[in-house]
Amino acid sequence: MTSQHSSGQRDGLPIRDWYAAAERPKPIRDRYAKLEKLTELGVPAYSYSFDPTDDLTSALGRYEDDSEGIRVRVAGRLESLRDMGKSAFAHLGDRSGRLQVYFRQDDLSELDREIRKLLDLGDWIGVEGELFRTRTGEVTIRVESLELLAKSMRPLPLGKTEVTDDGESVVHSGFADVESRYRQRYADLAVNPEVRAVFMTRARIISALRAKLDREGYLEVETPVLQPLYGGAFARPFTTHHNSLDRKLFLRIADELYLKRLVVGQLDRVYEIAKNFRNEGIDRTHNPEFTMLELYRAYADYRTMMDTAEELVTEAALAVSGELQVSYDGHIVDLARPWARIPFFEAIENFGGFDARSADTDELRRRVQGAGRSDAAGLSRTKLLDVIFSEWVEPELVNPTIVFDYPIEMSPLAKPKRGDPELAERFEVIVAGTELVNAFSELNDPIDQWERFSEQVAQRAAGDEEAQTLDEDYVRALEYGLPPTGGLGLGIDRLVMLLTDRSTIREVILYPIMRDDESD
RNA sequence: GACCGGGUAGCUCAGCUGGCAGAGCAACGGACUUUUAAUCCGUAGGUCGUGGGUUCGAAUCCCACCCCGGUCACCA
Repeated sequence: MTSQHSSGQRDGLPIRDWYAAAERPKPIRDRYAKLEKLTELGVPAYSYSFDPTDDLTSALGRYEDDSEGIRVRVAGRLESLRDMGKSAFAHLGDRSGRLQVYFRQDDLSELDREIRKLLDLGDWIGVEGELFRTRTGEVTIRVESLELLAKSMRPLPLGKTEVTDDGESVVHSGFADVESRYRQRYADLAVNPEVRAVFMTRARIISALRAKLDREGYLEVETPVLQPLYGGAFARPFTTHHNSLDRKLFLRIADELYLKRLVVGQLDRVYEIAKNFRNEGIDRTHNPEFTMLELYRAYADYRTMMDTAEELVTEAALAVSGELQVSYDGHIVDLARPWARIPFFEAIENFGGFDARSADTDELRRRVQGAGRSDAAGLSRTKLLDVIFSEWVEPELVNPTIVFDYPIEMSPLAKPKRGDPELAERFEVIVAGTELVNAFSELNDPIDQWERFSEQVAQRAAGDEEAQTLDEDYVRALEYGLPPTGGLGLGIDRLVMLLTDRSTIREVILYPIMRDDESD
């Protein structure tokens, strides 16, 4: 949408004429006419402040039966209006909920009557009056004074809310178009209370995790988003450029390497809740920018991290609903501890029915090809195992399952397993078919780390764009000495999806990425 | 990236065997001082995603493109 807006103009018109122009939808022209009328009356359409005594839900809660005369002063957005001439009922809405207000002509000043007639759905108003219960039983404010806080110049796509006999709210002809909802999230939030609820839950989850980690003595830190080298995960990065340094920079794909440097520096328990950026495809479980919790704890290994993972997720679930049984995508997921724990190769044996560890690469390839993957010929043993795991095992795991002891080639930042150096002390938590947590005993041997980085560099040279780069400064940090450390990454967006029963990541990200809107 | 579905009034949608572009809600005018999907009477509202083509005539058929969703592929 490109508009001409030089020197106070909009589409070549003085801005006031723009609102009144015939091309505007009628509701916008009407609202502008009301705005002018308000101005004539000397009523400011955009006020500066208001002091409510309560939010709408707590105002409602102050009413007790037979308790007439409770006076409240509240503010909110006009969500419905039933005008009966000399009186009118309306609902105000805010973050907490909605509350009915009753305008009675005889209760209002002459000016307030005029203002009331000029109200539109979507306007922000403040009212003051006493609570009472209507004939039909709804607690309502009898408005005695009215203040316009902000005029709405554009009709919100408000539906009509029907409250059925069993107390359910049904919205008729609401705002459902997915594309418009994401592009105009403000309208989505304004009109769909269940969308607001998702993001309030998201905030509760994050603060529960933060509170838990703070209690456990973890220090919250911030590490760079702009990095000269990227690392800590397998992914392609976004690149950018710093002008005055004249230097290429990457947006982080993970904060892992920076956090572990802090443990070297004796900040022995650290965490960060951070946006990561990965230059990859977009689908139901992937947004190019997403939020991840990473934490590192000195003297711990992956066994401790398994407990930590269980604690964090159950803590978050309890903060949301007080329950550990959550319904997700049509089935019940039981988050109660302890979670099932199963070694990686045993999981493949259980669900795939063969011993992948002793199978040679050709056999793995045959099996992957047999499952209809045409690209199997070009895949390395590591990638084949990855495919086998995600095709045969992940979809089967509904309740949280700790899958541990991954092949070491898949885990260049994890310590070799004690007594079995072909495996790494690494685990993932799979819930409802998707990966939620990734954790390991952190590799702290600088010599081993250098060799693992070197292998990654070789793979990169062989064409693997997602292989990691050799971060010499990180190895130097390890040379100073990283204590034995357990680390864990938890995908916040996916956790929110799980706990709010949303099947796409876009429903839990306020502003998911969209293509340019060139459809008009 | 491939295939499928979708884009029509401010919102939710119908119209798609080519023949004057429709409904409900919202809006506007009127009636109604305890309504609640308020009700009743009346009015107005559209580059049918964009561009091209076929046709006497295209929302409808054909081609290209844009955007959204789904499935698959890619990707932790």
